[in-house]
Amino acid sequence: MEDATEGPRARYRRQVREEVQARAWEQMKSDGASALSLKAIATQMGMTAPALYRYYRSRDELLTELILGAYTELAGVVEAAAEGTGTGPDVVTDIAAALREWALAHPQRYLLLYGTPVPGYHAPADATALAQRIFNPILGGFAPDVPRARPEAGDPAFEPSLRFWTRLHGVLSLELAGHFAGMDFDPAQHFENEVRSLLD
Amino acid sequence: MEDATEGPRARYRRQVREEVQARAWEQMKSDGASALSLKAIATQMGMTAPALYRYYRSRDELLTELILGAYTELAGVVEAAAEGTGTGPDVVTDIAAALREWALAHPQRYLLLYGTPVPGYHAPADATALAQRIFNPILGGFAPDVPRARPEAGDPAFEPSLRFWTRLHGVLSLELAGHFAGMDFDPAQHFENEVRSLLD
DNA sequence: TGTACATCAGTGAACGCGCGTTCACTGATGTAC
DNA sequence: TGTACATCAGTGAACGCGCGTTCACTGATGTAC
Repeated sequence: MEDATEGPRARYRRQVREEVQARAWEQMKSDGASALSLKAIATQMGMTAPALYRYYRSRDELLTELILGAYTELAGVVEAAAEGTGTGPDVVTDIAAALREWALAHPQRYLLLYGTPVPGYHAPADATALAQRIFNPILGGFAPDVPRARPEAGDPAFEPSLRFWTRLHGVLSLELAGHFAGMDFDPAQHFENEVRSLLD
Repeated sequence: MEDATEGPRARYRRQVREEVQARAWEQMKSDGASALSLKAIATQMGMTAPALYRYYRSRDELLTELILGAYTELAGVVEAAAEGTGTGPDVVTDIAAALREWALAHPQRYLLLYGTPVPGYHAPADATALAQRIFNPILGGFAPDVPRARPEAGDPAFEPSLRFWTRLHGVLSLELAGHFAGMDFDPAQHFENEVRSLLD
């Protein structure tokens, strides 16, 4: 993060970009991803809208940075969980727990990555690589001793990992979108049950 | 549908409302739910925007009608599947197949019901009742002989039904949102596997 | 069957709003001598 | 340490756009006698 050669102007630019992102997430929290507005962010920061064009070429560029940032953040969380002590089933359980914790802490981030796509926006190519970075530790949890560069059809861990992804996303996305409202059960318990179902 | 006492004006009103809804779905197909626009629909129909206010009090009222309509449609599909001949496991399999077929045929409808909620819109109370109407046949598939009015905690079919919902939604929502793009596997096969996982 | 009237679908103008983005500019700030 | 210059963050005005919604109105259509 810190860079000794970073001059004052570069530092200031970084700070402004960070504040823009923070306010963007804040904005999405209340109004959803498609309500992301440069003008509103500028106003909140006490600036005029054109000023932000010194930092982002367009609204889409900001959106891209948010998506890549969220992917990177989640990848870090998942990798950290996988690298904690433990093997096999423990790894899977730990990754699942970390995933849920992150998703509940940052619902907009999770939904931006895995929810209904933002209309009119197309993800950049880098996103695919990051999606794989998240998938890899899961594969490692199911078949630790298989050497792999990226998920392949022949990988014995592929099917269980896919199950992991779709089952846990099923619970998380419905929970985050509020579709469990008014139903009389504990989502955390159901999530735990689903995690256990992956270990047979 | 048909009503002998329906006068020409009432019939015309019904037709216009139906066309509005059809165009609304069409519009969502390309641009997502939050792009729903009365003005655009009016233009497409060769009318001016204020004309539509003879048919809908507001954009929200149209959205409500779309949501309730989609719920009703899906409830019908699910009920029909459940009423086909067969018992126990067959019913569950049939409902799952019908659900997937409907979701793939009408992705916008499915995502409107179960995807990321439309920002700034709150579903009416009737929606809950319709959601239950969809849930009931599933409960019946897992424990046919239990009499029930609505899902309750003590119901032995509740847990398997919840699993049914979250697992299948996990596959369907990721598939519909395009998150399987570039991955080398067959979503239909994975869906089938997940359905089978529910029958143990 | 013919007319008079009430109903009501649709128009056109207007409102205020917020958006992304461009442009020529001002003025502060860092840097090189 | 002091000055001159280049860089660059931010402004203000403006563009064209689309939105939801209101209002007073026109004119066609169905209905009651």
